[in-house]
Amino acid sequence: MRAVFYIAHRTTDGSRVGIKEIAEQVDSPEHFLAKILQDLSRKGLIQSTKGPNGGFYIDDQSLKRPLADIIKALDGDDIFTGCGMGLSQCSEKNPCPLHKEFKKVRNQLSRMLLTTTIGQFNKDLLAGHLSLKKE
Amino acid sequence: MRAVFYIAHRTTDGSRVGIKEIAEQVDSPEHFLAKILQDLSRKGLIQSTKGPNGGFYIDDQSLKRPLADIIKALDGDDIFTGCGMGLSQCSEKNPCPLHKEFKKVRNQLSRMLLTTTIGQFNKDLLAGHLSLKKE
DNA sequence: TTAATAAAAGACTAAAATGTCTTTTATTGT
DNA sequence: ACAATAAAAGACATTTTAGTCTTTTATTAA
Repeated sequence: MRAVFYIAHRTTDGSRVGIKEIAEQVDSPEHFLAKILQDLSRKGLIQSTKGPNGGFYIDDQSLKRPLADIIKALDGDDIFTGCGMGLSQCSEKNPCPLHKEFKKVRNQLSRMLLTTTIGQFNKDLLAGHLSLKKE
Repeated sequence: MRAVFYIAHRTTDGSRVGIKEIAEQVDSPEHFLAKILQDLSRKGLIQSTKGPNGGFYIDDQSLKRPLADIIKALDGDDIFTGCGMGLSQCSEKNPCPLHKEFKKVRNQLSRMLLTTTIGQFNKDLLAGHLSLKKE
């Protein structure tokens, strides 16, 4: 689940990319990756077609999705809600000592992830020619 | 590992507290909690004595420790370092598109956790009379 | 110095996350 | 239609994390 941001944008260049190639470029086990991509595909975040010349790709619409969508799809949105200290009673009415501070941090993070689209992130990435391998 | 912030400060009131009482107040399985507390105790973040009238407590020194110390002790300091996107190449020289933004968020979080001591957090908590149970 | 108390330590089990393998289904070129 | 390609699906194995239980060790009070 972790190593996953990588993929979405490997396929951003219009053409379709087979999972073998992706897995290789990202060095993540092929089948494992497949499972995750299938999940993202089911959720409409990426697209895929079967058969020869098939593979994964991302259409223009999906390129406009914020990074936050990927995170939510993969990890749920716990990151965006809830008390940072894990205190369930913590709320606006009854805030824990760090409630306000945490909120600031969280909001900043959310804003960042919501305003950055997949396409954008990718463009910038390519500009800096970063590889996406693990190490 | 998650439900743990709770404890440290349950014992902030000077006297020693048995694990059974803590476990109950925090509703976390006793033995599991014990393991964690032992860990924290070994690392010097909390104190304990055996025998009758023994239990866990926190001395004045430890009360002055920042919350960040607990997090580091329990989860390691991954939160405080590394690229938010999980890109290993990401660095000052070769920053990923969100590097700067992430850094800001991370720094804010660090500052917060470093400047808030256990004692302080606890005092504020008690003032707001929050319970520490899970729900 | 012994009995009771309470944490420390370690072996063990269960659950969840991660990763692998096999079969099925859809697509396309021949 | 058929063979080849590639993702989808799902069964299975491994590893990590969480949680339980039992035994040991230290402390204290009688």
